[in-house]
Amino acid sequence: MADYSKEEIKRIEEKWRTIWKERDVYKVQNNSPKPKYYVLDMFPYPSGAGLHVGHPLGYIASDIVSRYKRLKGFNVLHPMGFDAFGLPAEQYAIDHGIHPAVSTAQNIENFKDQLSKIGFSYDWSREVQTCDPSYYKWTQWIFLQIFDSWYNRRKEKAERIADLIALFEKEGNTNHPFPNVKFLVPGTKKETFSGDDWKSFDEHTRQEILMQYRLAYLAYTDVNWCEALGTVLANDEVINGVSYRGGFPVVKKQMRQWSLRITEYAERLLKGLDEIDFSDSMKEIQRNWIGKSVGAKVTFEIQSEGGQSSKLVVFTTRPDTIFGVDFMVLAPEHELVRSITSTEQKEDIEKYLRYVESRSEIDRMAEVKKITGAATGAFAINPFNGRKVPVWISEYVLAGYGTGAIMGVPCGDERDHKFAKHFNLPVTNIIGEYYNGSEANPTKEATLQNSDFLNGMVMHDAIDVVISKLEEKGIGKRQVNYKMRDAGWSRQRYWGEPFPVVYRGDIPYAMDEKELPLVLPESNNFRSSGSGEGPLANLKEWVFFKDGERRDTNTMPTHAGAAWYFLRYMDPHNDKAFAEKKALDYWGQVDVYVGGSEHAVAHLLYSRLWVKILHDLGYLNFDEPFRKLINQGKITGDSRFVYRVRGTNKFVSAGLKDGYDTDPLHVDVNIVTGLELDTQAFKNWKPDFATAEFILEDGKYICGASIEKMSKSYFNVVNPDVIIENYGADTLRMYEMFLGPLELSKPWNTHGIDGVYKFLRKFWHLIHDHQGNIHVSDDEPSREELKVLHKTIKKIEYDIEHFSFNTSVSEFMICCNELSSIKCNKRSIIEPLVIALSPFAPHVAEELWEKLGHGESILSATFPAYDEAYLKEDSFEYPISINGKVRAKMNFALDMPKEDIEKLVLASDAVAKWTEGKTPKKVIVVPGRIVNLVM
RNA sequence: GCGGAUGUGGCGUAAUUGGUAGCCGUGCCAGACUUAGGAUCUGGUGCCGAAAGGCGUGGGGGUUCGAGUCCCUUCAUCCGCACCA
Repeated sequence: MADYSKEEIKRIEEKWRTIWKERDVYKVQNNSPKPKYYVLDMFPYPSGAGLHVGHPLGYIASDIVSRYKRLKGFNVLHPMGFDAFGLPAEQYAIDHGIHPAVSTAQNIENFKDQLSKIGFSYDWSREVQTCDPSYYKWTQWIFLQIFDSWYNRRKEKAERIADLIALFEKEGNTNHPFPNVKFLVPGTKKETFSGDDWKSFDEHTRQEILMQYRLAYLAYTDVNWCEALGTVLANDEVINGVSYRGGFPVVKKQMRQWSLRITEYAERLLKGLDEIDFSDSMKEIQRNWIGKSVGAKVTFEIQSEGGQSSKLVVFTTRPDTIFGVDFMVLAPEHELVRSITSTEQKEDIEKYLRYVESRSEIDRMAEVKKITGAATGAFAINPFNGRKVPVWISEYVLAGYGTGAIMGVPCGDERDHKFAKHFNLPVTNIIGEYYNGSEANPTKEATLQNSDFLNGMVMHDAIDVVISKLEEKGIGKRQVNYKMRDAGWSRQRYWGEPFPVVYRGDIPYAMDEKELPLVLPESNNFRSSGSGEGPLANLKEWVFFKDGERRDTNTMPTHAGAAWYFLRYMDPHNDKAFAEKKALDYWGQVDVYVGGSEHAVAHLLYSRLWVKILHDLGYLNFDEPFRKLINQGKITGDSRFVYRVRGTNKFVSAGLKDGYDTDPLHVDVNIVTGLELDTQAFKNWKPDFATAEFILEDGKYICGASIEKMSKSYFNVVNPDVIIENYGADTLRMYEMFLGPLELSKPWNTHGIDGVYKFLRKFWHLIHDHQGNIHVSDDEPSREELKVLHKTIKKIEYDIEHFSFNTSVSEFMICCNELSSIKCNKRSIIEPLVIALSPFAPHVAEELWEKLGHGESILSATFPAYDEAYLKEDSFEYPISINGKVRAKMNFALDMPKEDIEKLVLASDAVAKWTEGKTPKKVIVVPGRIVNLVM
């Protein structure tokens, strides 16, 4: 009766899912004598489309790890939740009139339903949803802690604003200059103030100054404003300067918004990468994003027509090339542009500024290589040799990076060189033969020439010499720059966390902790108000809730909820704190974090930032959230096409399509076997195709194929429910792992799933007889059987520890084949293997475990230990290679001395045949590996 | 352009980390059983060759007794960044 059939699988899986749920077996306690282990999945955004086979890939891997670690005696935290705020739900509400809260709740139910069928060992009692007020209360609370902090550069850590005020009262800001260099004390032209000054400032001035230091601060920043849609767009909704939806033009618009001062943490975010186990590419992407460059700020005197002197500060990473400066270039937006322009050049400059103004983001991006610019008529004086060089403006210099001004060194910088050639500026060669006259050479290896006191010095050595000289002369200093900008934290959206602040005048004050959460008000109007403010601005009574006070009409980005959710899992129901200190200390860092590489920058950086801030403020005893990160590859779709002859309802097979004028159409992959279309199913697929006719080749309709992302609109989505229906969750789990290395992207291909299914059935039959009864032997196992067992356990353990799940599945198959062929059904062999299999195929493992007579769930079993003693061979068959080619094989004891092996090999007839009696020049004996003769 | 990764049979992949390349699975070929089925079992299967043998890890070069693995170079594909001074 009980074969491992479709019906039996369904029965087993349903049975165990029910039992697991009833007995609450995955519930985890925050205290245990066992060591802790924290396995985390990136929690999903519950989209309406549901799961496809690509989604569970990482979840299956992390589930295997957590089940394995549990069997290994760890107290494992393995939670799941939902990143439930976000744009699609809001867009869906606008399009379909369904409130985001409603559609999100539905989608979450749907996700949980699908997830539950795959047999994950999540502790659902710890589920978090970022849109739940009891959760976002703490998102808001953490935001307020960040608002109440500043970065003490001297101590390289965040401190409370109260500490800063105490400092100001005592000594002003002389030791802690404004992080933003352009800010001046209100009402003055000064960058510093004294303790007495501070005491004389009014409340407004004080708050304005404090705002310059806060780690969460308000400032005027650009938003992507789309006039046609009447809304503000997120950066990823803007593709090449036009809106993702509709392709409408997008312009920059200044608005007063929240930002997080992540730039203060640039160095620590960079250094932290050395301590954590992320892939090289992931670390590189983050380093790249932070974009550290070390160089110098150099001050040049400007001589302009009026005669009044001004100073121009440039940033350069190559101060060693200072004698190669042939011109200066300012960003068109640079503040000096208008004041230094000569009367003669005024027209040119104004014309150029108008041109720049007229250029949209798209133009600028599309024509990066186009060289434009205008001369100001002013000159800059090289501080070292007094040389006068012209000052130009050009859009290739960005206002937002460095000082918005550069020194042009055409012989060493490609862009400067092109600029010089285009405008016929002279090129001073300071690198001798390294410069060929037609192309710049950015080398650091050249020996400097025409460079005054640097002559004869190699460039990379000269860099420090110049910086010292600059500092000595007081005309420059060492400077580190970062590409990373502060993180914009306001979204003009409804479906997110409201900012827990109250404005009095234009100053925001933190809400009292006791008033949190500031609940997102009910609304049915999700369109942004015309002014560019978010939808909350429509709710006048909520915004202006009290005389003289007003709320923020923006909400936080989804990154906010996701920046700390891994902490909430540790103590998810706490209403006194975001998590109890004891729980935070107990669980600590996430040991393994599994998720997609698309979150390389935003999510991972913000999480790292929040953890660092919470660490600095004393809430956490660790300052990196994730000890190890695994990026599962994407599973792509394998699309199929049919070719419709244009203007007809005839479809031509792929091999014959060249003879026709055709349009390719995506066809549902579920009605194609390999490349062959099920023509009847195709006719039934859509009414339009009911009357389809086919032009066949060899009696078959062959489809075209292409690898694309899995998407409903490509009809290449494979739903895990369908696989589970046909093969069961255990086969799905093992097959997804078997598909290839976890971190590699690969197309989904259902071919081959039979192999995994056959394995499970074979394994099942190891201990079932033909009638389906359990048939195990309690006899002592043979040495051969023990060897198979221990070898397998050893490899499986190694593979899981190294996240190499594809090879562990292979290992199970090999083991099963070997046991089948020696007809082994010994209990002492099978039982450990069932335990080892349980992380991969938990349902069938539980069933077998029970059938083997165990009352307790397999979850409380212990992962078997292997014994090297069974793996040791006493002899080894040595390949004998002669000049690199294996010519013979000989068996020797493993502990035989090298000399004896050498003697025996040389004396053997099989070897003599190849050596032709000559003595080899050299004999290499590697114990347990190979014997190599060099003739 | 810069940075990161990948490249092995018809296909997905493996290789004790420098030691017999191709494990496992699919696919294909042959056979067995059979109530002919997209079931099950057994054997074969990198390429050339009748065989002996030769050739083979994108291409070229190098180090080594020995290279898929290390070094140099080159090509192809994917991903990230992209006027960042």
